[in-house]
Parts: sequence; structure tokens; C-alpha cells
Amino acid sequence: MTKILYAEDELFLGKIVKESLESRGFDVHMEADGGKVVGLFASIKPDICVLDVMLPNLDGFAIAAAIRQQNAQVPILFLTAKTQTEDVVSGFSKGGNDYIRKPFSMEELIVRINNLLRMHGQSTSKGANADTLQIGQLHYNIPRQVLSGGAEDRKLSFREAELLRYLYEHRNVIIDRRDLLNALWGNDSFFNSRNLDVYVTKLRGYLKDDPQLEILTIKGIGYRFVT
Amino acid sequence: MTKILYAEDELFLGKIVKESLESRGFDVHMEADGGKVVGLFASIKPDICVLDVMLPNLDGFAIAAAIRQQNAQVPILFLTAKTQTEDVVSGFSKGGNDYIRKPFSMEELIVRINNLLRMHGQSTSKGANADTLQIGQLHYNIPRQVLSGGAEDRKLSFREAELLRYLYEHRNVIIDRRDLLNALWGNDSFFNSRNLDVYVTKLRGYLKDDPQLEILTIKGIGYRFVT
DNA sequence: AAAAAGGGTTAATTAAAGTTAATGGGCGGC
DNA sequence: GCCGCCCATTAACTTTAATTAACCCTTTTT
Repeated sequence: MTKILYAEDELFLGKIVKESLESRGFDVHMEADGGKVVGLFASIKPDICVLDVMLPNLDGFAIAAAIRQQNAQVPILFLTAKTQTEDVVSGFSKGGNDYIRKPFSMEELIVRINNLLRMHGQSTSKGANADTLQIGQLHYNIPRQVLSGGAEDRKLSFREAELLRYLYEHRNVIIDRRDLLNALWGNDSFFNSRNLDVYVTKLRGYLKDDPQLEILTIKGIGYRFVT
Repeated sequence: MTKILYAEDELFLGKIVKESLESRGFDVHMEADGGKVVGLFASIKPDICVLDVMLPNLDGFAIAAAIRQQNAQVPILFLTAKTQTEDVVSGFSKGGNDYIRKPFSMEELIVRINNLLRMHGQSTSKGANADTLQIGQLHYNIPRQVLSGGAEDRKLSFREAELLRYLYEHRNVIIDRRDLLNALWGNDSFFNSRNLDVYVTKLRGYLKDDPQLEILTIKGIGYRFVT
């Protein structure tokens, strides 16, 4: 049974997430006090850590750094509030493998947990790198937000990176425009909608290096990222 | 073939949704009595569950909880009335993966179903090699919506693509006009009816490249797509 | 054969998305 | 503290797709 160490101080949310993960067969250990998380890590030896960034006594980034002292391998997933998303790069430098913005859907959380577990399993056996995605013939380094394999390496901005991630995780199915807006901006107002168009244009430009990759428009509904 | 367990007590709506999903190649098992859904789950072992929240005898959330006892993986999609959306959080805690508010469009529903299926790593495609269809001497790439083999490759719009797919899947039999309208637009009102005429004209233009292909009009009834 | 119904075709309209450029806030360097 | 840069956002304008409308043609009905 997969053990999850889950650090969360919003108890109401925490309870829901915990039960939800348990109903999927995970063994969840929740802790609200940041100061106690590192000790808990040592005693339960979880397979993966899910850390809220904002915690009393010791924040998620500091916890991650301390955990990395003990264990360089265990996957770490950060939960960040919208206002903290810009700090994500700093989170990666502390040894995080991925992050997800609050509010998130359970579906998203589970996908990322499973991704990390799968990648981590591979990396111990095959030496694959959990930090990069293979997108068509391009490579995308998640923590560094660098897209390579085309004419030249390209450093993506935060929004570009988020969009690419979302598209990749939902590749080859129709993506509802509103889901995309909610995932990236937290709401689907008119202005954000025009914003999304701008970023889709930018990404299309970047993805031109691999003619196989295509962001199809499904007018009135959303997009499909064909790989 | 992807099996869907569909729990719905509004029979009129249910019939439309069922037929519409079937027209996309899903194998739909519908049940109106909440008390019977869990038993049905055990016997048919569906690939995905679509549960109305408001059901007689046992509500959708309780059904989900019971299903999770048997199976921690199968994706569950809730249908909620707008007055019930506050309960959605509770729905997730019972093991749901996603929800959609009534009223919804068929497109929305299909998008979410395919999305969940894909996220759970199952094939959303019907049949072995469903990526491209051979239509007469033309080739049609479904995910990319590209029709090739004629004078030039043509990128189809979403509506054009959906119509072509429906015609292909029902080739050489008489297609009821109303079924076609329901499959593409979700209803068969007067305006959509004229809309269909427009798209039939467009497709006839595209299919001219292969003189074998013909969309016959069966006046007062519908069409037959002869290949 | 006239009338009506059902479609076909093309054009006009409306709505959605694409593109490019201007604006302005935040941040690091100095 | 000021400058300059990056990038997210807003804005203005263009393009494309979907819908609606108008008018025409063909088949069926009476």
C-alpha cells in the first residue's frame, strides 16, 4: 500500500483530501504542524510527500529541504496558494518534484501523485529522469521550465509553463476551455479568456519545432493537444 | 468497447443521453433505480460510471461510496442539479473524480468522459486502429481532423469532423435526420435542422474528390452515406 | 398542376478565437 | 531610489467558424 505523508493545516480541506485519497487505496498520514512533519517523515518513511507550502512553524519549502537531507529520492509535491505560485521555482530548488495550485480538483491531485510515483519507480529501475517530459520529439524540463529539442532551448515563463503542463496532461482529448481557465487563472472571466488566447498563440509558436504537435481549436468548447 | 454505467431517473433525458453516447460507440447500461446500481456495477464491470446525484432509494454519492469499496480505480462522474453543487465537495470525498452540472450539453459530457478515461490510462478509441479511417479512397485522421487523399489535405472544423464521423459510423444505412441532429447538436430544433443542411453541403463539397462517395438524401427521413 | 413541405445553396451575421502591439507592475541590479 | 527588463495583462484589430437568414429547387401531396 502506497504511503502518503500529507502536510496540511486547513483541516476541513485536509479531511476531504485525506478521505478521498484513502478511498483510492492510499495510506494517508496527515499532519497540520509544520514543525512535526520532518519527524513524521523519519518514522513512517512514506512513498511520496504532499506538502502545503503555507504551514505553521515550518513552511513546506523548508520541510522539503530537511527531507532531502535524509532522502534524495522520495517524490515531493507542493500545494501552493494562488499568490504563492511564483515561488514555485524556489520550491524546486529546495528539492520538490512537482507542485499543484490551490484550489485543485481531486482528479488533478491524483494524476500528479500517480505520475510522480510512476516516474520515481522508473527512475530507480531504468534511470529515467522524473523532471522531464517527452512531448513529441521535444523535451520539457519541469523544474527549470525549459523546452528543448527544437531549434534552440527556450525558457518558458510561468504562464507558458503552466499551460504546457496542462495541455500535456490532457493530451489527445478535448480540453474544456473553462477547465483550462480555472486551472490556470482560477476563474473563467472574459479577460482571462482573451489571455488564454494569447498564451495559446505563444505556445503554438514554440511547438512549431515539432510539426507533429498541434493545438487544435474546438470552437465553442476548447482545444485538443494532438501529439 | 467502452462500457458506461449510467444511473439516471429522468427517463426522457436518459434516453437521449444513452442514444447519444451509443452513437459515439459507447456501450451504455442505464439504471433508474438507485438501489440497483451497485449490483449492476458488480455484474457488468463498467469502464466508467456516470451517476446522477438525485436518485430514488440510494443517491449518487452513496452509490459511489459503495462502488469504491469494490473498486478504487474506476472513474466516477457525477451529474448534479445546480442546487446541489455545494455538495460536490462531499461527492469528491466519496471517491468521485469529476462532476458536471445539469443541464449539460452532450459535448460537455463526452469531453469529460473521454478525459476521465484517458486519465485512467484506458483506450478511449473504439476498435483496434481507430486513428485513421479509410473512407472510399480518402483517409481521415480523426484526432487531427484532417481529410486527405484528395486534391489536397483539408483540415475540418469540429462540426464538419463530427458529421463525417457520424456518417462514416453509420455508412450504407439510412440515418434518421433527428438522430443526426441529436448526436451533433443535442436536439432537433428547427434552426439546427437548417444548420445540418449547411454542413451536409460542405461535406459533399469535400467528398467530391472521390466520386464513389455520396451522401444520399432520403427526403422526409434523413440520409444514407454510400461508400 | 398548384401548393406545400423538405432540403440545398449561398450569403450575411454573430460569436469565438487569433494575432500583434501597447501598457504597466514587480523585481533585480546598481 | 532609480533604471531597465521581463512578463502578465489589456487592448485593438483580424480571422475563422458557427449560426441564421434568404432565396431557390425538387419532391410529394392533393
